[in-house]
Amino acid sequence: MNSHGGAPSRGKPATLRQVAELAGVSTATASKALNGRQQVSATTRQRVLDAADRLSFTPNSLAQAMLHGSSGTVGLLTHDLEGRFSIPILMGAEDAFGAGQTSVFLCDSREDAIRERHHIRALLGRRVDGLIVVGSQTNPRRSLGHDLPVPVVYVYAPSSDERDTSVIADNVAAGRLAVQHLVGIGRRRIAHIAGDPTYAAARDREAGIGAALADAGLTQVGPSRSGSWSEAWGRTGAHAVLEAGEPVDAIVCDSDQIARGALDLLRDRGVRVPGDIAVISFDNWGPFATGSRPQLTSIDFNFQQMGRRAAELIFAALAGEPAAGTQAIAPRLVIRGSTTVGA
Amino acid sequence: MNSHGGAPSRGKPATLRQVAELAGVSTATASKALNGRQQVSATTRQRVLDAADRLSFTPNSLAQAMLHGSSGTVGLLTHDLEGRFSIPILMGAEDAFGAGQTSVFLCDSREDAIRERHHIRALLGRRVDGLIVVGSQTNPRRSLGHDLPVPVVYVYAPSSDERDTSVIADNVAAGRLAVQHLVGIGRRRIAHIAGDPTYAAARDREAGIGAALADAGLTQVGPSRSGSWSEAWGRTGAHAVLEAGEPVDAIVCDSDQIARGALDLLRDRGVRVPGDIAVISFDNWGPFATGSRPQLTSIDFNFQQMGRRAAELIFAALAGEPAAGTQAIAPRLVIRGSTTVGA
DNA sequence: CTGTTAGCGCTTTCAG
DNA sequence: CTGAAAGCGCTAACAG
Repeated sequence: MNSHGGAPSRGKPATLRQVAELAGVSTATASKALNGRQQVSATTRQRVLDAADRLSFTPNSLAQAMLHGSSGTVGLLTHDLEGRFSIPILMGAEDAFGAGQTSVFLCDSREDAIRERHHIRALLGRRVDGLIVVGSQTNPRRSLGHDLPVPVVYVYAPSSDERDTSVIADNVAAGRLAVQHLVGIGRRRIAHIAGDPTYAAARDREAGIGAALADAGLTQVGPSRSGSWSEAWGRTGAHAVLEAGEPVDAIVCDSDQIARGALDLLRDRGVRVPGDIAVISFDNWGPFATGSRPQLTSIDFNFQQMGRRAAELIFAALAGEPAAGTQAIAPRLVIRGSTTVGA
Repeated sequence: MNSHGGAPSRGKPATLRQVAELAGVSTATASKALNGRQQVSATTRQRVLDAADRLSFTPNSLAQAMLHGSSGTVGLLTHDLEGRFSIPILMGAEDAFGAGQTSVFLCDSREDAIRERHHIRALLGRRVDGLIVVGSQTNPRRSLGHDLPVPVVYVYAPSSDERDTSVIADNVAAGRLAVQHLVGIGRRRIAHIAGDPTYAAARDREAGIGAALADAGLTQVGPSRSGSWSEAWGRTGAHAVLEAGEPVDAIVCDSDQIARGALDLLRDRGVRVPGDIAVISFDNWGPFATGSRPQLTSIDFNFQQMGRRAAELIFAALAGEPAAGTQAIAPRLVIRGSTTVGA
């Protein structure tokens, strides 16, 4: 359509042979010249480089992969791109790989086992060097099995099979961290609005909260109130906490969204945050955590780091150092206005 | 590490030759059998299929690609995976491709031109059949040029070069749609809290709003108030609208986040929504739009459809039917409680 | 119906 | 220092 100059706008890209011909050498020499091998004279090398440049030569990685035996490619299998978990994880992985020579194939299986199989076949056909499987829940997921020809790392949702390699968020530590912060700023009467109790995340956070309270010699105010992960539940839960009548000076919410709902209700009731009640939550989901008034102190699970770690584990396995078992990534406290006036 | 049975846990995957040997035929016959060619006897075919199965044979797409000349692969270049725009677009594209035999390479250039070049080189090296470039702003972006050997489609952020192919959101239509809905439910005194005025999105929406108001014989209440895309600005903007003193019965907010802020302030002031003032916004960002009280009526830009369209355009270009120019995808009204009591 | 041959683009011995 | 030849895994002619 719009051909001009030396660079071909369409049509097949230049091949090494064409470069070699233009430079007046053999393909072998051209290859050496382009790959920085020492067995080429300076002038020849320059001639080859010029030719390559003139033809906008880009080596065909497919051909290289066939020889070398590995494609420099990794498959990323996710279940919900919508989710705020998958994306940072994906970024971390892409980052860790992208620095090197590895490219990432993205596949979304939409929670569908059939589609998942289909994608895995396609990825193996493309001879990916490894597979990263990202779940959207913390609940363990079915293993892909051990007969795959490439290393597999499960992220966020661990594999239910201990022999697999998994990277997860440390929800217990997160629960502890939240309570420790509240205790650190002098709160003693701490309530908990939990998420959906069918999620391991909710149960683990509860365990962490309980442990940290015990460490501090405190007792939780009221039971952990379970619901869903929504703002609406945050309102309902906060309402229940206030209605219970027991004095409270802090609330741990299982997600930023729940905290938003709680904040909402507390303001309606004229409760000051953090003056009367401090609020802390989990996820540190940017727009939610920073859009509220006051902004939310939140526990960040370092998803991006989880993605990076997954990439590293793939590399390690490729290098012959597999690391079976589950690794937990430490969470991080991000302090904002819902727990401290200064911040 | 954990080898057993017939399927190799590691080591090179089985090749066609191995399958052929196991089945006692030539590679050519094996190839025909596996690819459903008619020139093979039923018994032979079955023998080959069995052998392939026993070796968990997966054809090497790289080799196939080298022959066929195309890799069945597309590059997706994005600038912000965080963004709520890129993800649905990406899903739409992955969907449209995934149905067929195409896999998607994901690359995030982090707004960095160097990194972008690097990624493009890598993708071209892998012989992608096409490139989809997703921007995070509606503002036009620099073209990648016309000397690339594969078709390129720009999404969300169009190319500044008219000769390129772009798919964008129709912000003018969105502005109209918002006003038409408000007028349809009987509102006459409409104000506008705009986003960041350096964004084409904000300017286009304003144009659409103005046009629809004119069509209805109405005049906007007060100026379009420009700010940022945040909840904080939504509060400030709503405050300004109320302070201006002119009666208002509806506010168009340039994003769901702005609308959340506005809702927040209106409630503080005892203004009922939608009773006293209806609120409508753009983006229809799930958790934000449905988490508020009342839920937000919002204009959805059909990002997923944009992604699909981009994929289709790549296919079309590959089939020799390029479509230069910019295509706008029609937005869609999603009605919720912030404009109607019934919904 | 089946097998032989050639070759996709590249790298790597191994001679010259 | 350079080139000829072999081969990665697969498919598409062509013979047989």
